[in-house]
Amino acid sequence: MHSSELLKGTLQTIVLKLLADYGRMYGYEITQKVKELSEGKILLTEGSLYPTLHKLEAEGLLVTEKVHIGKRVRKYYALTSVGRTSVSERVGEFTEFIKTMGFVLQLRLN
Amino acid sequence: MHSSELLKGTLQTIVLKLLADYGRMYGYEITQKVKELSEGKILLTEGSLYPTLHKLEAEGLLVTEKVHIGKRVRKYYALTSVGRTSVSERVGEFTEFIKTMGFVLQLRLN
DNA sequence: GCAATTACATAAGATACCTATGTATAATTG
DNA sequence: CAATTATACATAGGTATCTTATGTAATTGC
Repeated sequence: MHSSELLKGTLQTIVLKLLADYGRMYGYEITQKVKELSEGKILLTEGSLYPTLHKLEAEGLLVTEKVHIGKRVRKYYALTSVGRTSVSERVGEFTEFIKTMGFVLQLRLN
Repeated sequence: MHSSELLKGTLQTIVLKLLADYGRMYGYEITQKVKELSEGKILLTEGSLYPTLHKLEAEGLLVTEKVHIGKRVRKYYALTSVGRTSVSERVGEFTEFIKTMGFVLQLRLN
């Protein structure tokens, strides 16, 4: 399990990139996909994920679609065109950041 | 200039690693070294650096030594043995984190 | 039928930054 | 030589983002 402090500022990027890679997803599905891809090292909590989804939607990066599964309502999220544009920005920003950190910490990244 | 949000959780690691690599340093010197190594992309603010140094000292990872330069007092920080141990832990943790993020974001890190 | 899982949501608290402010000496430049 | 910039420390207050805790409810597996 990673120190959650490091995760700060990366959650939005993770969500946006997953939606770019896998198309529309719902909240719980995102937590499971992140857990799978990170081999259990990143466990998103509902208390951080749902507010983040709501925020990205309010900012116009995501749109929702409610789907009825039996008696339950599932909320799917998908990228808007604005959202699609910002994915590469965010991912690029993060890539630059770890490159810079590589210099500062003198890491051999391979 | 990097989004400061990404920096969160890395400041202690940066400070500890610099002290491991360059021996004793004082606060202002650390800001300049980080600026240099990051090619101006990471600019530490005093409001974050000094409290961080004080905290690491309080936790026993750093020790201080006051040096008089003319009429000014310069405060040098150096790693304790506990501090030295935690450097590799922190750096290892960060390295693991970016590896994991590489999987999640499907980055080609090279 | 009971527990675990799926699935959403939000309020309250912790943490780690940044901005702003304050003090003061030293160096540079016009 | 006066004014600006750089050096050098420090802290209070504000903000953002996360975690923990709590709540509700349907579905699945044993």
